[in-house]
Amino acid sequence: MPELPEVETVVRGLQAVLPGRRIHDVRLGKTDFIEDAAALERDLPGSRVRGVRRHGKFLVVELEGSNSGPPRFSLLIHLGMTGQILVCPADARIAAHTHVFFGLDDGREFRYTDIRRFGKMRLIAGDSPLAPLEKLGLDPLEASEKEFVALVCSRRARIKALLLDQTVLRGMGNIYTDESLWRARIHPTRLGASLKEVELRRLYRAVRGILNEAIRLRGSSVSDYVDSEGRTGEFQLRHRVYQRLGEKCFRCGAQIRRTIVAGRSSYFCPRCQLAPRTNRKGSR
DNA sequence: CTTACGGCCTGGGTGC
DNA sequence: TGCACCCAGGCCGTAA
Repeated sequence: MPELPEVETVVRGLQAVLPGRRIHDVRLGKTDFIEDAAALERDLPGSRVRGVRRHGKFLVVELEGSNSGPPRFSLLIHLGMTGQILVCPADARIAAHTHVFFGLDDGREFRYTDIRRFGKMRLIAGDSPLAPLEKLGLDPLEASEKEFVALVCSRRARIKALLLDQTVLRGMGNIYTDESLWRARIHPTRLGASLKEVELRRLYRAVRGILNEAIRLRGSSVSDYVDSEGRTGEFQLRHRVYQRLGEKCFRCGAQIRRTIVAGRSSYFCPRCQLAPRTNRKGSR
């Protein structure tokens, strides 16, 4: 499941091969996950890649058009759960569920594969700030400790929901929220406003540490994530709670539990991450 | 406004 | 061999 570290890994891979490349042709399979498929077919051929960057879990491919189309535009890609981007020789075997092909001027092909098609793709004209990205919160790796504390300490929502909320912090998903909360020894249902200063600082450090380590290991391959060269990541080997139901906590040996928080499976250690007393349903 | 929750999209994996 | 069911992330509508 692509979250910040996986998207960052894909972006770095694309940065090594895409800038300067010209897109010759566009071929599309199913297009129900593309905002305006006709726009891709119309504006991309002849365009050149200026750069690739990440914004939260979004990939942004910056392009300059050919003479006819708009001069500058961006291709916005969200990988959803099962989206994969691969840059490969044009004659390489085509994986099932591959729905987007961009022929490149070096004989290779940019391909987008997405089993579930929960991903999104959209072409946006102009240089202006990209509307879908404007509502997103701070990048957890760019936010200062002070900013992080301010985002959380005034909120009554559960900390797990806050970390998952892309308008608060952009880029965290289920894996990295659970791993961060375990490292910081904070239970997922604790309310943001209930966290003490020392806990907030611990969480801030945990989030940054986990994300940076995950990037270093090129992400977590839990379902079918691979990077733009088709390689799996290795951070799944360092998971301490995620999908470890019933296994022993690496810190205290207690059995890892699972509960639903913010509509998501949440793995935690019942001994290291103590549940709050105050927000249990039905208790007075 | 903030928060919580259910439903929807899709298809692979699981269990009967 | 079939098939109902679960689950995943983001988003949206609704309700308190």
